[in-house]
Amino acid sequence: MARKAKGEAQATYEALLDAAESEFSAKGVTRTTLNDVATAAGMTRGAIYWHFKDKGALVQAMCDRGFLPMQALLNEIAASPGTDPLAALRQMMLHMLVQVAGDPRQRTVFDIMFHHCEKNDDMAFFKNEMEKRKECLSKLELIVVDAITHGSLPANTDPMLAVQAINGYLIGLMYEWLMDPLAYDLGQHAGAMIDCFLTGLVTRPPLRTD
Amino acid sequence: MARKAKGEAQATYEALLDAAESEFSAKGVTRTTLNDVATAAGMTRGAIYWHFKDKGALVQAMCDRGFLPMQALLNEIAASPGTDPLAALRQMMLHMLVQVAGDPRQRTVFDIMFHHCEKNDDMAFFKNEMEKRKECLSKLELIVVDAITHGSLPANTDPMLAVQAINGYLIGLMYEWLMDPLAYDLGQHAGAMIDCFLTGLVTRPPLRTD
DNA sequence: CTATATATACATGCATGTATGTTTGTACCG
DNA sequence: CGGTACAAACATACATGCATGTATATATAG
Repeated sequence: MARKAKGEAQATYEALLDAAESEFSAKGVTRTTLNDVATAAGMTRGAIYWHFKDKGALVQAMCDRGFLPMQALLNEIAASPGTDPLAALRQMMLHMLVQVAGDPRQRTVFDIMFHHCEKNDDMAFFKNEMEKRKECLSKLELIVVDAITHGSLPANTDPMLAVQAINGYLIGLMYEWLMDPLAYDLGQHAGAMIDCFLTGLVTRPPLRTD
Repeated sequence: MARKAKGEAQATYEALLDAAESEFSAKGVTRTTLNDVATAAGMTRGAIYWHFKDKGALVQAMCDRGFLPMQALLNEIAASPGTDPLAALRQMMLHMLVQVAGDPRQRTVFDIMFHHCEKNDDMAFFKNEMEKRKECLSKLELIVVDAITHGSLPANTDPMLAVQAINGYLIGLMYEWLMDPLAYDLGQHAGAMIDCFLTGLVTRPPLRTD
C-alpha cells in the first residue's frame, strides 16, 4: 500500500511476470484469475492494474519478455556474415531446440503459448504475434535462398516450401516435447534430429519447385 | 419443448456438435458460452444439458467425432499386411496431411485443438487425449521397427527418436498450416514435403542410436 | 508536498448449473 | 383401435458465484 524505493517497482513488475508465467502454465490463461497472479506474486490486483492496462497487456508483456532471447538469436544469426548459410541454419535450429529444452523461462512461455492459451481474434495481441511470425519466416527464407545460391541446397528447391518444412519441424518438435517432456531428452538429441531433417533437405529429389 | 420423433433427437445431437465446432473455432472454447452453441444450433441450453453432462463432455464428444477418421486410418494402416513398411508409413503421413487440408471437419477440429483450446489438468478429458496420443506413437513405433528390420531404414536408427521426429514433423506442419492456411496449398505439396523428410530418415548418418 | 505504488471497496455482468415446466411421441392396455 | 400414462426432449426460470473494471483510500519516497 506504500510507495516502494527506487527500483522496487521494477522488481514488482518482474515478479508479476514471473507469477503470470507459473500461474498461466499451471491453470491456463483464461482459467487463471488476475487475483491468482497477484497472490502468487505476493501482491493484490491493484499492483497488476497499476503496471498493466488489463489481462491482455499482461500476457503480451510476459510473451515479449519470454520471446526476447529467441528474437535476439534469430536476428544475430540472420545478420551474421554468410560464409556457410547451411551451417548458420543448422546452428539456429539447434539453438532454438536447446533453448526451449534448457532455459526454464523459455520452456514455460512456449508451453503457455502452445498448450495453455487460446488464440482468438478478440485478443488483438495475437495480431502482433502473427506479424512477428511472418518476420521470422521471411528471415528464414532469406537464409534458405542464400543456401541455394551458395550451392548448399539443391537449385530446384522451393524456398517457400523449404521454410514451411523447417519451421513446421521445429514447431512440431517443441509442441510435442512440451506435451511430454519426460518422453526423451530434447536437448541431448536435438542435433541428431536436426541433422536427420537437413539431410533430407540437402539430398537430391526433395522439395522440387514443381 | 416437445418430444421429437424417432431419430430427431439424434439429429439435434449432431447439430449441437456441428454448432460447437463452428463456435469454438470462431471464439475459442472458453470464451464460447453454451448459449452461443445452443443458439447456433437453433436450440437453448436445455438441449445441451440434456445430451451432455457439461461443457467438458461436449468438447469431448466433438473431438471424438472429429478424430474418428484419423483413428480409423491409423488402425487400418497399422493392421495392413506389411509388405513395405516404409511405403505404409509414407501413405499414412500423406493421408493425415491430405485429410486435414481437405476435410473441413477434420480441419476445424484440429484447428480447435491446436489454437482454440487450453489443455488444463482440470479438464479431465485431456487425460483421455494423452492416452490416445501414446497409443498412436506406439503404433508408429511398430511401423518404424518393421521398416528397420525390413531394411528400409538404417539399422542404427533409434526407433523412439524416429517416431518423435515423424510425429513432430506432422504435428508441426498441421499446426502451422492451420495458423495461416492461405500461405500455401498443403494438400498439393504434402507429398513433396513428406518425401523430403523421409529422404533424411532413409539416408545414412541421421538418427543414430548413440 | 506531491506523484508514485500499491491495497481495498464496490458495482456490474455474465456463465454456469440446477430445478422445474411443457409438450408430445409411443407403448401398453383394454 | 382408441385412450391414457409415462417418459423423452427439450425450454424457461432462478440462484449462485466469480472475474472484471473502476473508484477510492493510503502511505511513503523524493
